[in-house]
Amino acid sequence: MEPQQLRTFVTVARLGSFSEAARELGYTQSAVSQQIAALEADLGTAVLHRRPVGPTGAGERLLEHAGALLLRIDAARADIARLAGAPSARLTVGATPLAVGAELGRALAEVRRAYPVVDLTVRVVAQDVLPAEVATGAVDLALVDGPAAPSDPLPLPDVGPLATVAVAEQPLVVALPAGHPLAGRSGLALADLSAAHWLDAPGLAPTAARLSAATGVEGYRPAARYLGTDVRGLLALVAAGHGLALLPATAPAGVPDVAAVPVRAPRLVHRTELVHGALPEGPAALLARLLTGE
Amino acid sequence: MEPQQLRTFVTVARLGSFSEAARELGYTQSAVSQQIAALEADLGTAVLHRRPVGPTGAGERLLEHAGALLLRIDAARADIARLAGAPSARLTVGATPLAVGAELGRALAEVRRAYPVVDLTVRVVAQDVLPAEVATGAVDLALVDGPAAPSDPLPLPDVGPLATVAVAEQPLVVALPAGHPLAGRSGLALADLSAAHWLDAPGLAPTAARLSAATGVEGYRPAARYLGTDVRGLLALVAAGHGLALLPATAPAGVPDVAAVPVRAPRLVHRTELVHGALPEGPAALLARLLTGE
DNA sequence: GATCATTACGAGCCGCGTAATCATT
DNA sequence: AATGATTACGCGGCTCGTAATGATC
Repeated sequence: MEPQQLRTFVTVARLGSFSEAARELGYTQSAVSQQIAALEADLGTAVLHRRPVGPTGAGERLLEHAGALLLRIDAARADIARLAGAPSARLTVGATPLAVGAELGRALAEVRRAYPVVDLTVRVVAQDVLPAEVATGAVDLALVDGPAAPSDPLPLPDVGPLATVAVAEQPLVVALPAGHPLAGRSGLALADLSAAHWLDAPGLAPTAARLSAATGVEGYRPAARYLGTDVRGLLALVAAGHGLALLPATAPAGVPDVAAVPVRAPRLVHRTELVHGALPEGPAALLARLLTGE
Repeated sequence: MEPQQLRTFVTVARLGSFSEAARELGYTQSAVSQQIAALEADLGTAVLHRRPVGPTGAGERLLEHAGALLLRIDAARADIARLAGAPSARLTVGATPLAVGAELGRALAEVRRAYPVVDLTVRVVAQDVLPAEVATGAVDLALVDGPAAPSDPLPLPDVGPLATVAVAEQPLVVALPAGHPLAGRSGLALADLSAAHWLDAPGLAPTAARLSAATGVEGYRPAARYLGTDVRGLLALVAAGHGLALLPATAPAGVPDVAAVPVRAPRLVHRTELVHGALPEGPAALLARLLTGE
């Protein structure tokens, strides 16, 4: 089970074709066919069926393992490179849309003051891939957020030895249209809203599935899905009555036609964590210190 | 970065010797030396220093990745083999010491009734390695337990696509000597005991570190460590006043000289989860159904 | 019959073992 | 001096590409 074979396997599975995988990987058809044959001989089972080309049952399973494995290999490479390489004058910060706020802005300004020539990039992506981005070195550090029990760490995928530090916790609120019967409340229990329509915005806040896991309450089936990463768009849908959204208190603050009611039960907060690997002294380490308060 | 190189690397690091690693792996010294050289050339850094032989900084880091990587490779192999192989008449159940109880006994009796000739083994090991045992097929399924917020999943290491189902939740109690001032209480808050002496029993209940993470409260520094896996031994130490222990309610029930007071705050329960991979029809699948109540 | 996967075969490379060399205690 | 890691070198096997074959739509 060589990494190269796995890489070829996932490519074939993704593209559904030996030939196209060969093209993408710079092999001949023949080489791809032989790699898959060797992999199957090694495992003693077919992992792909042909015509049409697709993963078998065992192949589906192998895909999950292979993805994690290849990611981890990249992560290990990046980790070592970080330790051995010269301190770079590049700083790439990963963050979820909701994690980009005033604190990060201020901290980055300070970094700029200390390292005037640093090549600064902020990369906004969804929560679930951020740990992988940190592990593989695509970003130096990342701000990840999501709902969690107070003082509970966020459940992040395990892609390597990463440090996570809490940097902020703010109340979690339900965003609802201004005219909603509950809009005037000073607080509410999520259980009261089990029959409500929810907007699922996987690019912004954790998906309903993860929320259910965090709260232990079933039944947050979303009425609609919002695939953007802009909070204002989501809040416009909320205002229009398409459904409710669970957000950190700062997100809907001051938006017209949207009311925000703190969640009282279950006890949840919106937590922001800093995720990073080894940080050699430089702008990245400074930013980490600034964000965590030394 | 071939898996073989990593396996050789971790062996050398563990044994602190190229020659001994060669003996253990069935290579010559030379081959081991060349594999390490190739690995270091690939990574562009030394991962071992020689005389004495030991991991460098980058090597330490690589060790963490390599361990997870090799484990996952074994897990993938075992996973595939399970799917492809013939249904076995062997059933190996993994469990933590505290998870072996009446329910498991009854369920196993029923399995025996349905499969009279099954080769049945119960393997009791510490929590933290159980998921790996399941992933690599050392056990077919496992009962893992530990403290958690109500309805919260246990934080288990991610070693592959494993299914986890809650099978039981019981109150968490503080075990304290009968004469202890708090022994008569009907409930207490852990915060009240922050200054107490704790017994850390990593083989039985999660370590203090994990408990701190679960509760968000710092300062559960253990006064003593108990390395056995027998609850009665631990409770004897509690009775003798060496410290307190956090256990599920059933563990200290009826033990003389030990009082058990339920934990009221933070809201924690002792949760037992069934962990398993793909379960082809057979005794393992039956046991899983019995434990989860269909 | 065209597309695409498999098989046959030869060439090059890689990784191992043997054996000699070098370094450290 | 002896133990143990590295280097030199040749052999065997593995994997690739080319090319022919086979299968499926």
